[in-house]
Amino acid sequence: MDGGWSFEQKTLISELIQGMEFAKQLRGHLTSAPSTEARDVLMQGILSSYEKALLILQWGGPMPQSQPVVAVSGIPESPLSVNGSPQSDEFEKGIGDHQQNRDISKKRKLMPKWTDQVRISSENGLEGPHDDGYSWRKYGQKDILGATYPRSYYRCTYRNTQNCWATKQVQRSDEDPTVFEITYRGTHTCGNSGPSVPSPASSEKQEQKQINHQSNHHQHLQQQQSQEMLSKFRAGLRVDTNNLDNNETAYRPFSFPSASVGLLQIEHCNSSTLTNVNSSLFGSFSSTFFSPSTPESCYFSMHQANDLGQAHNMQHLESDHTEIISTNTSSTNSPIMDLEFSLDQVGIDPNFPFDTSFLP
DNA sequence: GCAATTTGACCCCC
DNA sequence: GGGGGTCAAATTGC
Repeated sequence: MDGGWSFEQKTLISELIQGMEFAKQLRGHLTSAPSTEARDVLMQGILSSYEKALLILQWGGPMPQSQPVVAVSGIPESPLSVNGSPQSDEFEKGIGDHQQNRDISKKRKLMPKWTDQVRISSENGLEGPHDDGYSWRKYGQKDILGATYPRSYYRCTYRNTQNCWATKQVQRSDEDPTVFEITYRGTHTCGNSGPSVPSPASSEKQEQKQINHQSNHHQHLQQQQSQEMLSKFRAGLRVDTNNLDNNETAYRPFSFPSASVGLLQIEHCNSSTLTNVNSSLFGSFSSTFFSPSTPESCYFSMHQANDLGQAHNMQHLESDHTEIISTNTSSTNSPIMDLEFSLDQVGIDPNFPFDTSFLP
């Protein structure tokens, strides 16, 4: 029925095909020079598809039945649970116990962490800087030393109900108030939503409101500057993103020619699985990321700051983690070593710059 | 009434 | 000891 394809493989193929379709459409758009919004949508689709595909490759490691979960993600909060049992009994029962809390704290430190820099776009204005499609609940806010704007802390709404320990921190950039630095920690294990399923009640919109409100109190001048920029946005101007490349970290520029704004910086990654990701994979795909539910154009490049100092390239999209993890949960073997399928078989244009050198 | 947000306090780590 | 992160009671909004 499925020709022997695993679920991951089919998903991967589907994502690649979809990405290719988007690319073809984009090519047509580029030649006919339509609106930039259409391009953005297409680009977003392309990158989303590749992102998912890559993560399938990346996260599609051996299942817990065959290998420790640690090798899958290094994310203790994975619903797979450390011992692979379907329930995290200890985890839930132990809340409140000091030792358990300490363990949780340690585990949190081991969570993969990456930063997504999102710029407010002309389309979105102040309404929503970055709706990643997940349902977040704000649980704290802090004034950070040396930072103009406070940092907001979010966790997954389904933390208690589905033991989803994904969190994120949102902080408005001092240098550019139109840029939000969103630091994700952990991956979604709830599977309740994802980038492709925009959350209608995004808490970030409220956070945006709040941040804007706070900016009124914090820095009047900066706010003026921000509003000035926003008014420019609204006037149809796009902020030149070239200066984003001048960030303290060396970013690899995104190779898609028409992409414009956005950054994703992976700051920390402890997952041992990531070492399996061949850098050539990303070299060929370029380091691209679009938050699929973020219509604003955004381009990102990737920076690796691994504790081990190794060149572990990785692309993260929490939603995709959710997908991958849930996928892994329902499967027994990783597809990653069985990717010897023909691209022609799935209709992928051989001319498309798809480097398969990473495949075994 | 319920869910989300706010905010002061607490905890942990450097 | 201080800063960052989280908790949880109070508050707010729907």
